[in-house]
Amino acid sequence: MGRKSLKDVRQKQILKVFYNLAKTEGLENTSIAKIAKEMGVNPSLIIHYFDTKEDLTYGLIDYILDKYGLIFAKGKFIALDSRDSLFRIIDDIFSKKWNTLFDDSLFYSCYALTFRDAQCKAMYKSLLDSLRTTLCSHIEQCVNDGFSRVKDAAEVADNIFVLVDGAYFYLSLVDDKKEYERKRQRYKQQAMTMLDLVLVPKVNLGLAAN
Amino acid sequence: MGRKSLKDVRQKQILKVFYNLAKTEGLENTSIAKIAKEMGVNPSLIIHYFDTKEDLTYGLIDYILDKYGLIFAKGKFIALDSRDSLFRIIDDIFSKKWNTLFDDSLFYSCYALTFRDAQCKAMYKSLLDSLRTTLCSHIEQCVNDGFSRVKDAAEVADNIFVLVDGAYFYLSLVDDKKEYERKRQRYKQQAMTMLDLVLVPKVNLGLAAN
Amino acid sequence: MGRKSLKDVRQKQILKVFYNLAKTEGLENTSIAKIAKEMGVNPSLIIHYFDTKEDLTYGLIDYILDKYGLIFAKGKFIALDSRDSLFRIIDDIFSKKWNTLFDDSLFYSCYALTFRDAQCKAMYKSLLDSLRTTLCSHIEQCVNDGFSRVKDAAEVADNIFVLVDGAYFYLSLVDDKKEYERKRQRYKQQAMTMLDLVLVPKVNLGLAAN
Amino acid sequence: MGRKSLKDVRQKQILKVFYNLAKTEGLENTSIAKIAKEMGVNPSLIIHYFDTKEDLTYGLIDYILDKYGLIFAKGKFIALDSRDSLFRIIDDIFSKKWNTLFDDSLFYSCYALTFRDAQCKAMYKSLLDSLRTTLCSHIEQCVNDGFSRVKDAAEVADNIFVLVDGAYFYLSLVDDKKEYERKRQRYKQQAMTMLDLVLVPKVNLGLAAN
DNA sequence: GATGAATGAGTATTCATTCAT
DNA sequence: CATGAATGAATACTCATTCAT
Repeated sequence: MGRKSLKDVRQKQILKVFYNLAKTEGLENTSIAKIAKEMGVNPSLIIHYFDTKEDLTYGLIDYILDKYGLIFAKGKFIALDSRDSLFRIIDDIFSKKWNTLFDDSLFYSCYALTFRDAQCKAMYKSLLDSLRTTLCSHIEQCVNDGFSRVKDAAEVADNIFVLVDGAYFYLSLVDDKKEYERKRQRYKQQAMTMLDLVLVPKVNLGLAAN
Repeated sequence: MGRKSLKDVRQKQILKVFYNLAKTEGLENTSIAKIAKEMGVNPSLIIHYFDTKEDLTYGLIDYILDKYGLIFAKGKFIALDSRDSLFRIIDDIFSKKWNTLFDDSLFYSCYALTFRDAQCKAMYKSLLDSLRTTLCSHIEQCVNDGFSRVKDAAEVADNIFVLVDGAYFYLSLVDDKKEYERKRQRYKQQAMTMLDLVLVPKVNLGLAAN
Repeated sequence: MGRKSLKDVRQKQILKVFYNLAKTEGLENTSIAKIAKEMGVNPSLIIHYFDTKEDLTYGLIDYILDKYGLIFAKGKFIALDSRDSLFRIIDDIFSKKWNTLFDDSLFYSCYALTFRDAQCKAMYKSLLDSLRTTLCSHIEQCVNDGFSRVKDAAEVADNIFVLVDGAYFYLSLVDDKKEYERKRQRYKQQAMTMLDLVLVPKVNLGLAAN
Repeated sequence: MGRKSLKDVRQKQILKVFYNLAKTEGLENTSIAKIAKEMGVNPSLIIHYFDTKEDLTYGLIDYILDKYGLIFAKGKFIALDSRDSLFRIIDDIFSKKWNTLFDDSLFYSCYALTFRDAQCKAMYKSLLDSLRTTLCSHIEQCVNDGFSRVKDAAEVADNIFVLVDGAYFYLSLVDDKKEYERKRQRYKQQAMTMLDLVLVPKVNLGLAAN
């Protein structure tokens, strides 16, 4: 009874536009009116779907963190053994793809919000923790399968993400492409070292090579 | 160099108020009007000293980065040998003091600006590079003095700051005090390990103990 | 005469919620959306039952004036002789009950509308006239029964309501409870005097005593 | 130092426009934007002079109550003896002039606010009390001069204003000019009666005749 | 009978800024 | 040096209302 709800669909549409605008113009410069204009729609419609600007922002954070979490997307590791999965993960994390898939600018803008917004903080913490635990279980699997000699998988996972976060924090400032590339490779190599992998002669997929 | 003009004094006053307001209310919520009100002064006066809001923001970034750079403040290491200086640095970097001295919230808010503002980016890059090179020369001194076996001082300095940045990025989200403390200590320990110090029996000042 | 349609029931529900909201938040601050929210219902539904906001407001005025008119509610005077009826009326008019039964705030808010809305004005005029004529006939009955020596009943009725309206207009502003009570009693006494009652020894119900 | 303040002048200008708009369109329908448009000025300028809409409304109430209080304007009674002054007052109160000088519609609209706004209530109470006490002292003067036999001047003053308020409350609803006029005269006559004046043969100014 | 989509005009208020004094 | 006048565009959000389902 009543009209069919478009809520889910519309909300995603709105968030997508919000995301794209904020990516280019900055989070703070992206107003409800601008989103509406971009959509060719009335501003009140956006309020209709997200009661307040705050809600809209939470929606965006969800949207961003979802993207961020895609490194461990299901189905990615089908048909890969535990070692190749780990290769793949390290590969993805340090690839340019990941860096363009989601937007660093927005990621840090929202991150800055965590200092004043408990809910936002919780969302970020939750994601970062989840990334660590997922990586941890991948490492543990490798240890079980005899591919890695790591003793404290949790600690290594944590260290790797500290490395990743610290690395990108600095890399984002590097304009020189060669310097960027050199550093990226170095950080990636450090991550590999941390995994303390056993060299078993095996045809690998070459994933960790680039 | 003569006495400071009123302009310099006033500008610093304004930046200080700007900084304090932005710290508690957020960078985006801190307007010229609010700063003026807090100072009991007319908004036009602020524009009088900083032609535009943009200039004011650059001023703030300077102000923030200056604070950030205080880890290597001159005079800090007088009467310390190279090893104790290094201890002191690691100590300071991983101390709570540093974390309260300057404000993480603002630091990241401005960092987010770097993605859209080249000048801002350059300022950040310059600071981060300077931190690395300064640490690097401290390490080199230690190597020269036989306190450290580090081979590539520059790389180690870089690694340490990657660790620091990555560590605080995550720690800022940790509310649990014990967890925070445990992690902080671990990251600090890792930094120490990276320095590959030679154990020379010597009365140290206990600085690195806490 | 047959069962009430859902329309009537729904309309009354809506008006009741409207009334209650407007009582606490003010007539101007009470929107269709707020009423709907309070009812847990869709705003369109309210427009479905009252075509426009204007109609809804007329409905509210009806609702309010109905309450106001309850002083002369049928059945109230059953088993009372004409004098006791009059006592009862004066009693009720100057009682706190009446003042809490319906809401002065809303009454005046809507009254203010009368200056720009002819229909609204007509509704108020009609009520106030009806109150006067009803009181008038009660007085006439008293005169006929020898309880009152009033000559021009209509004029006295008018005077009494002028007194009532003027009295409450001022009393509404009085916060001090004692002052309020004292004045209320005095105004009531004046109304009694206006009725020029004949003192016939008779057991009265004490209604006019408080 | 600084620019000459126009605050007082501008505020009055704004209030005048506010008053005139509200008179014709209703208090609730008069927005800051409309006032600004009418003045050919930017809405923010109005906020510049009155920080909030609330302040603006308080300003309006002041403006209205000031007008209302003009019945006892200084200088009005120069060269009049106490009895003629009293005549003059009664005359003015019940004249059409007074009723057109200030606007009943707005007066009641703001009065309705008193129920939800303590400050507004206080302002109204203060005015009404002041009217009563001023009339009271006029009456006392008459008593001292032998023109009136009134015993409790304060009570009479109160009664007269209750009569005035109640009268106009009802008269505002009366469209028929003749009925209006007849009632007005009657109420005025009642007020005169309340003053219990001594008939001293004296050339009066004929003020109380119309 | 009721919901939800959508609109368009409206609200008060804030913003950075310019200019006159 | 500093104030205050004034602007114009922008902000998030609310409003009553229409229409499709």
